[in-house]
Amino acid sequence: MPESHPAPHRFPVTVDVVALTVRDGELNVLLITRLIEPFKGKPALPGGFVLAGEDLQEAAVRELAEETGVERLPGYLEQLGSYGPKGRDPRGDVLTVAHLLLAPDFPVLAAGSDAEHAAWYPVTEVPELAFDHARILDDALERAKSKLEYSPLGAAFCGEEFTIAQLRAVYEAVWGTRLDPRNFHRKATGTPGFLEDTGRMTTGDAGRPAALFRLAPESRPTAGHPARAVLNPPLMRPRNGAAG
Amino acid sequence: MPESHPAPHRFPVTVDVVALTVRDGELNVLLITRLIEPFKGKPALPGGFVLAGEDLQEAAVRELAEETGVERLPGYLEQLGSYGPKGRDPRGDVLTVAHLLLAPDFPVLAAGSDAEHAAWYPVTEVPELAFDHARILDDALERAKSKLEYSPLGAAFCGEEFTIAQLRAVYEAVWGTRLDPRNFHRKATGTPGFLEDTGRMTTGDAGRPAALFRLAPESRPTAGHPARAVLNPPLMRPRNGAAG
DNA sequence: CCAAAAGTGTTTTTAATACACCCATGG
DNA sequence: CCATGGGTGTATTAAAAACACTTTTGG
Repeated sequence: MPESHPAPHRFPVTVDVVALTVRDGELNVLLITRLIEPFKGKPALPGGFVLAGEDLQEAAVRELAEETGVERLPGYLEQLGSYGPKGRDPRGDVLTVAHLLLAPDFPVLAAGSDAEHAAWYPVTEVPELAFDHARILDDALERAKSKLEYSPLGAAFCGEEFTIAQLRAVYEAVWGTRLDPRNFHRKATGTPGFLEDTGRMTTGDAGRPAALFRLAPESRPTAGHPARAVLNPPLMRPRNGAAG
Repeated sequence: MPESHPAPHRFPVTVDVVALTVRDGELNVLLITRLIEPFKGKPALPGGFVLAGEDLQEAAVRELAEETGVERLPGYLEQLGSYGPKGRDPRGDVLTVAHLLLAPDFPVLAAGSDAEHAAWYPVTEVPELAFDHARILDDALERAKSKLEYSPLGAAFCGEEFTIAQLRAVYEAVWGTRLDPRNFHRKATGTPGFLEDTGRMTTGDAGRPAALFRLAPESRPTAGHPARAVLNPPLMRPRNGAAG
């Protein structure tokens, strides 16, 4: 930190959120349609300016709540990285701090209230985005993929309680691969500190009922400690080619 | 990004750099001593305000150059994360974007020019730091450790050419463990896309001369693509306890 | 009774670890 | 010729991948 005797330059700062969920076996991202210039009418990541006195994460939660109509945000939120400030907003230099939300499928306000209209898009069918949001989304997807390997955060896509098959569907959707149900079952239930059996079972579905699990206490992210437990050995994602 | 009709609040933004190197088998961090308030006389991470028209990485490189007297920065620089803006600077809300530099041991300007006095400190002997820099340093160390597992960036601590033993010393210093020289040698040389034999050998040291390697082209970080290649399978760091 | 999905056991293959041993130099 | 570190080969152990099979529900 500096001595710079002249007053330092001050930047407008925004937060943007890449909210991901799994619906129908596909990874989806939450996008809004911009109601004003610049990029009016274009889809973009939800977000907005950080207010005086606000912290970054606070601002991210507030903006997401405003733009989806959801007050109590589900899932797991972490910082992704900062972009700019140079040349990413036609209005001038704006620094943005991107965030990543991994959440169970939650309903967004169908028609826009005062805010912009938000909706889920499969990540394979994302239209052209405003600002540098395409790049931010790319970075977020890569981050999400590696998060699943080394942390218990795959469960952030599920509700409180879930079956191993539901959890596996998350991994398959995020990684875009198929996983052997039997090996995945063993790996997930056999990793110490990952899952906890609720004792309860599903009912009503086709086939044999499945046991319901929840995240083990030591794997639940708590305020201050983003994602505490580490999956070791990792739940390896199948790699296609060689390194490089 | 927002519609907010009132003008958005503007924040001073700083960059801070956690510059790490390995000297005498120990991981070291570069610290400056503050010449002005706040925290005058206290050690801190090098950094300073982002100027109008500057990008984050540009600002980080400039500040580091100013405070160390080194114009052409060696090593690998990446963004670590953003902190604040609330309550981390007594002068008011300042957002800081922390960066991580992994570099070969380079000499810093001994006595302060106009700038603050910079010096290397073993990470095991870091004094109390200004601002929230202790937390930033902790995050940087954790990031550096995991970087070494999954990316070829261990070599960023070495010069252009290095021996396997030098590379191993880096891993041992960063991870704080001992590694079997023979298994490490096989793993490092056997990982496709990691190292490239220069054909040249060391000479003058005790013992048998060692082959000199450099990073393979596909593993060298390029502008825009921070760290391209992935080490797969990873160069595993020995874990002590179980997960959790 | 059949289909569908859950869950367990077993074999095969691969990679990590441990460690014996030889190689090439400086003193 | 011996100490020092570089480099290779090999046995042992652990884990990942592949897949046969049993269990428990709904129709």
